[in-house]
Amino acid sequence: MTRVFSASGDYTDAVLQVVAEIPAGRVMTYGDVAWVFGRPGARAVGMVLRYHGSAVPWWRVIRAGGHPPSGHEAAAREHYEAEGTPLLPAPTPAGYRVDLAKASWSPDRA
DNA sequence: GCTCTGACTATTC
DNA sequence: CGAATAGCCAGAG
Repeated sequence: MTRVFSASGDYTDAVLQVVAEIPAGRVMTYGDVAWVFGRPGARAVGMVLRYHGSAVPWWRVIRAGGHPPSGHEAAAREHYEAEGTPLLPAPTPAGYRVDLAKASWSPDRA
């Protein structure tokens, strides 16, 4: 594995690695990212992105219901529209939600 | 080395 | 459907 990410632990490296491998137009839920490297730490994944998200496409990592990270919904939407990520209208505060039925991605299918 | 916090998830009221 | 509660893991102080 190419440890191009300097992190405090292997967990951070794993998270950044998976997130960085997500192609444009595709998204993964925090649970899915954690599930990939066998560490069900959905919350920990978010923390890694909060501290090291500056180096990875954090907007491709969303919550289970297809909702973008709290406080970053507007910024995420700009990226989704720019990358052509399938979005769906939803009665959420952001007014939208990611179409997990089409945008759901897995490192196995690549 | 212990404690608090947090970009989460699932369940229940 | 929306708000509240509990459980979970890892990083920072």
